[in-house]
Amino acid sequence: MARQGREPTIADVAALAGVSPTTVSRVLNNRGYLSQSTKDGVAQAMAELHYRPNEVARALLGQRTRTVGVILPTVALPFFGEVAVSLEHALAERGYRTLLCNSLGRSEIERDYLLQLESNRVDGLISGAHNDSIPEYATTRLPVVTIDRELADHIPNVRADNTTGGRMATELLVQRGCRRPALFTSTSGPRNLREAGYRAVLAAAGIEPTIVTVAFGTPEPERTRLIDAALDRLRDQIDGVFATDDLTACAVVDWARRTGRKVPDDLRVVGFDGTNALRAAAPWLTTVQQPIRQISRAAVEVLLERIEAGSGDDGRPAVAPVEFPVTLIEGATT
Amino acid sequence: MARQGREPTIADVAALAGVSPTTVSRVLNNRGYLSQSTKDGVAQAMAELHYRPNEVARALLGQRTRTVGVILPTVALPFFGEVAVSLEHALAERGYRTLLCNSLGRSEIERDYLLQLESNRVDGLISGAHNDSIPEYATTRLPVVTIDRELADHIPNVRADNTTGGRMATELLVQRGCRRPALFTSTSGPRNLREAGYRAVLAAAGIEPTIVTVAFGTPEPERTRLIDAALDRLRDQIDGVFATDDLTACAVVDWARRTGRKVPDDLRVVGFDGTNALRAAAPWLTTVQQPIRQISRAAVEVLLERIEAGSGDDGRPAVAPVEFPVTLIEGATT
DNA sequence: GTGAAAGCGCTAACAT
DNA sequence: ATGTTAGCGCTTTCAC
Repeated sequence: MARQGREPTIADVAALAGVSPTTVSRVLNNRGYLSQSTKDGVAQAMAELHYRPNEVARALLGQRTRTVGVILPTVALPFFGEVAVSLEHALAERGYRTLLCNSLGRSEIERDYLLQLESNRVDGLISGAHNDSIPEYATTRLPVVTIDRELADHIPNVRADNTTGGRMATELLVQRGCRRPALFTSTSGPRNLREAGYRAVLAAAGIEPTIVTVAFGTPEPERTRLIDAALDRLRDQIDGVFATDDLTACAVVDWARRTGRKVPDDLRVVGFDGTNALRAAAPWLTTVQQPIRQISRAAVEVLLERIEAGSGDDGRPAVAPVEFPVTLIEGATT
Repeated sequence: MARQGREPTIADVAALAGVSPTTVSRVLNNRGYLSQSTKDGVAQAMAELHYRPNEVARALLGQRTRTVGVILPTVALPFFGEVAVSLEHALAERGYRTLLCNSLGRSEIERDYLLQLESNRVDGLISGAHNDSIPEYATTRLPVVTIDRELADHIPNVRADNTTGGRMATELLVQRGCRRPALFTSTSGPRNLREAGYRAVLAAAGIEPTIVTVAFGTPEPERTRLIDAALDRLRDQIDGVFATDDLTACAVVDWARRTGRKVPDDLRVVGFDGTNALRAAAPWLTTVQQPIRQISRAAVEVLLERIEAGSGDDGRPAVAPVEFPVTLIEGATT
């Protein structure tokens, strides 16, 4: 009746098989010379006890947890949901577990998660958070890779070719006859490369930009309200919209529907992201599709390379961002 | 120059503060009697070294990891994405971390994840996987709670009131004049409670059911093709569709658009789930909204209760499912 | 009020 | 081909 509930340890297996714990460990890791009979006996004892090696003990000894922290704004948004799935699979394939953190685009939350992940001794960190950076990233000893976010010169960043994406979307609108295409985005500024693409095309065409921002993470009834208000205000001054995410593009199309405008005749709309969920929900939407799978796999590759290299202080040299090409998918809104 | 790269341990802090490791541990856990000067000195040493307690060591000693495994088909689908976020937050609030596993609705993958989670000594498991059950759930010593999935009598299940949801959707279609509403779902059978609601309403109205199934996890081009084919085949025999998820409902609406049918006049459509993402992408869709937040919080409550009770073998008594009410959101498709 | 010693489950080094 | 010993970082007795 002893050790009720307790998980069996290597010692229990050893006792049952009549060998030493070391031998069991050897069987487990397939290391050194073992006689077939020993292997069999140990394997049988393991099966009998339903033994599962304790990864916590292994992690303590080995100084690595084979666990990676993933910080994203929220996997409730299809884009980040797909990123999370791709990351998790790429990591699992390489034997790593995924600790998921949803920061909701709030710096304080991200900070707490970062500290916790350090305490949990994750081997590395992939961050796709969408808020201002936090100072802790400068001092962390963890290997970090970001997705679509420049954190610091020495932190690798993997992303879609946003500039070209912004260009393609805007060019399409202009080609289709738009004389005043507006940009709807979350944060406007020099670091917004989709905006840079938009501005470049408009500058070449001699058109004034019209930019509307709706802060990332604005809760839902409010978010639609802001989009509607901007459209009501600009209704006679714009004839097209490039939205830097598909959800916003859909909100624009719905505003047109509710106010009796025809898309694309009265208003042309292009979105961004092209997730499977949105392709299914709104197959009619013209959008710029990000290669999420490629981005995620590359992020994992780069991170594991750094982890397995020991992430040694290489003087923290600057690294260039890795960009992957986007795809324009033309639907019925242009 | 020693211990370059190594994380500082409690011993390093102790040495710097000129006390014993035990004392540092006491400060850390705020246990026993400490003089204020000792506390301050230790706190300062910790800050100086940027010390973070090693949760791996704590877990090994304490026999609990404060980590919960979450198995879902894929957080790329908005419903499961929202579930994941709600679960993760509810868990974080109670001091638990979330190990995310996306099973893609495949039993073998789910099995592998379950074994891994056992090895990682998670304290419990929340499963919302959407495939046949696997035998390992019968033998696991882990506390388990499921979301929208009956695994076994003794495993608690939390879910939306699917039967009523199915009823509400079908009743609405009938009220609006549908004489032959079809059901589009992933797995038909007695365990599909949304289908049960649909059948109950049709039986009362003396209408024959029309059921189309598209297997969960069918990859995208194929999925749309199957839906289109079914609709082409049934086009003259049905005048409404209740789809048990919003993405399928959108595919139905898009088929109508492409084939020149008017929704709702020629075809009425009701979906299911009502996630924020789909409310944003398709605000015009009539749907039955699941209370995801409530479901997730309840699942976490039930799980932590079991974890903190020690999950002792209480003879594994049967537990009734916990159900939360759904909300009908009428849009422009009915 | 503080410290020394033992041990959580595992594996690497060093025997034999 | 297998066993013994020590220790990963922490907390928990038990001393003083």
